[in-house]
Amino acid sequence: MISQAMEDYLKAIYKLQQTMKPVPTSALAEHMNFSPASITNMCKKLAELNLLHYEPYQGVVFTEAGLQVALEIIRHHRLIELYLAKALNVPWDQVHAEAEKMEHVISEDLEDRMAEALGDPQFDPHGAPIPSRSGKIFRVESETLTDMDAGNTFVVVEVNDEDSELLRYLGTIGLYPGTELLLVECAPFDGPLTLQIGEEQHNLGYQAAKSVLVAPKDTSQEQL
Amino acid sequence: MISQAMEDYLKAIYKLQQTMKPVPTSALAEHMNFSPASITNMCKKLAELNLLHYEPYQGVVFTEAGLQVALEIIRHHRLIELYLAKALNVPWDQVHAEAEKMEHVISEDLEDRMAEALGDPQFDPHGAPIPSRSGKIFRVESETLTDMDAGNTFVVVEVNDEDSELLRYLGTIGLYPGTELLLVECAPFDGPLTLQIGEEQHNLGYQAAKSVLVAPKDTSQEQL
DNA sequence: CCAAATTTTTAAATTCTCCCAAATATCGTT
DNA sequence: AACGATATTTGGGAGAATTTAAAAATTTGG
Repeated sequence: MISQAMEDYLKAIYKLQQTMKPVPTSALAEHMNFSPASITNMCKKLAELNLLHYEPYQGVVFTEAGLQVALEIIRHHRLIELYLAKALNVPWDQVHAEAEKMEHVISEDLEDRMAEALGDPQFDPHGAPIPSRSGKIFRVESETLTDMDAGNTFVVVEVNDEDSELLRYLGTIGLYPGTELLLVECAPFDGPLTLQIGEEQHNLGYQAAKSVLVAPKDTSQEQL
Repeated sequence: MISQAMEDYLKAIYKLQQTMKPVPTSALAEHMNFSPASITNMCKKLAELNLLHYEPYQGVVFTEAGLQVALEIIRHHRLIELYLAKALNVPWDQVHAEAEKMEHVISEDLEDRMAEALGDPQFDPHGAPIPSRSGKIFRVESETLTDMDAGNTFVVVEVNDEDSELLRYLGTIGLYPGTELLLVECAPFDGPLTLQIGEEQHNLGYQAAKSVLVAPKDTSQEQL
C-alpha cells in the first residue's frame, strides 16, 4: 500500500517540516530533485491515504498517521546506520547510502533484532536521535556551529549524514558526535572557523561548519 | 541498468536451468507466477542486454555475462541468509523472505564485510552453496530423500528454503543440513517416509521429503 | 489595486512491469 | 503429413512514478 517512493516523500517531508510548517511543494521539489509537478501528484496520493493534509498552494502538513509512518522509516534508517557502523565496521561516511536502500526492505522483526543487538540505542553514528518503536523522538538541544561565538567550548551533538565527502573529512580531524572542541576564531563574512580539537587546530569552511550542530559544553548530554 | 525485476528473472532462470536447458518460458511463468506473456517480454529485454540467449519458442539460456550476474545475486541472497541467522539469530524459516528483499539493495562492499564476518562461508543455513566472489559455485553431490532406499543412513545436504512452514517443521524434528538420519521405511505409492533422527522417529510426508537433499553417510562432505 | 513575476497545478507523454485475449508456432498422433 | 492439443508470442492496455510544457492561482511591487 505504501510504496518505496511514498516512504521517500514522507522522509523528506519530515526533514523539511522541522524548519517549515506547512512544507511548500517547491521546497520538497528542490530537496528531492524532482519536478514540482511530481511533488503535487504524490502529495495528493499521500493525502488520499490520510498521511498528509494537503491544501493546494499552501503546502503539506503531516497527519498523525503520516508522522508515525515517517518516524518508523527514520527509525529503520538510523538503526541500520548504527548497526552497519558498529557490527560490520562500515565507515561512517558510507552508512547513509547503504541505509537509504535497506530502510525500505527490512521487516519489523529484523529491526527489533538489530535494536536489541545494539542495546536499544538512542543515537545514530552522526548523532541523530533514533525514534523509539512507539514513534517517540527526543530532540537534543543544539545549534549550528556557525551561530556560536568564538572563545567557547562545545560538544558536537550531530552532523549532517548526507554528504559523504564532508563526513570523511570530519573523521580525519576527529570531529564526531561527543567530541569536545574549542571555537578559537570565526572569520568574518562567512569565513572559515578555527577549531581546537584535542591538541590540534583545524580550519573548517563555513559551509562545512553549518552542518555541525553543537551544544555548550556544560549542559551537554552524554552519549556513547 | 539491471532492474530488480530483471534480477528476479535471472535468479529464477538460474534455478530452473539446473534441471533444464534451455529453460522454456512456460516453466519460468509457472515458477514466477507471472503470465507467459510477461516472461516473453522480459526475456527479450534480457537478451537485448546480452544476459540471455533467446530463441523464440525454444526458451532461454544464460550468456556468460548473465550467469555471472545471476551468481552474484545468489551470493548476495545466501550470504544475507547466513548472516541474519548467525549474527542476528533470525529463525531459519524467515531468513529467505528477508534475503529476498535485501539481496537487491546491498553494496558489494557490505557483502564483502558480511562474508568476512562469517569467515568466507561455503553454505547458507539451508545447505545451499554460496558462490564465491568471482562467481564460482560448487555443487555438492546429493539426491532427494524420496529417491533413496530404506535401511540406509544419510546426511542431510540441503533443504528447500522457500517454504517457511516446512522449514519450521523440519526444525522441530531437528532436520538441518549436516544432520544424520536413518531412512527406516518408505511407504509405497508416494507415501510418507519414516526417519530415525537421533533417538526419535518421525513420519515425513512425501512432498516434504522431496525438498530434502541427502548424501550417503560415508561419502558425506563436512560442513559447519 | 492592478500587472508582472513567481509558484503551483493540470494535462499529456514516457518508461517500466505486468496482464489478458487473440494469433501463431510446435509437437505428438495417427 | 496433417490434425488437434499445447506452448509461445503478439498486440493492446493498465497502473505507478516520473517528466515536460502549458495553464491557473498567488504573491509582490509600483
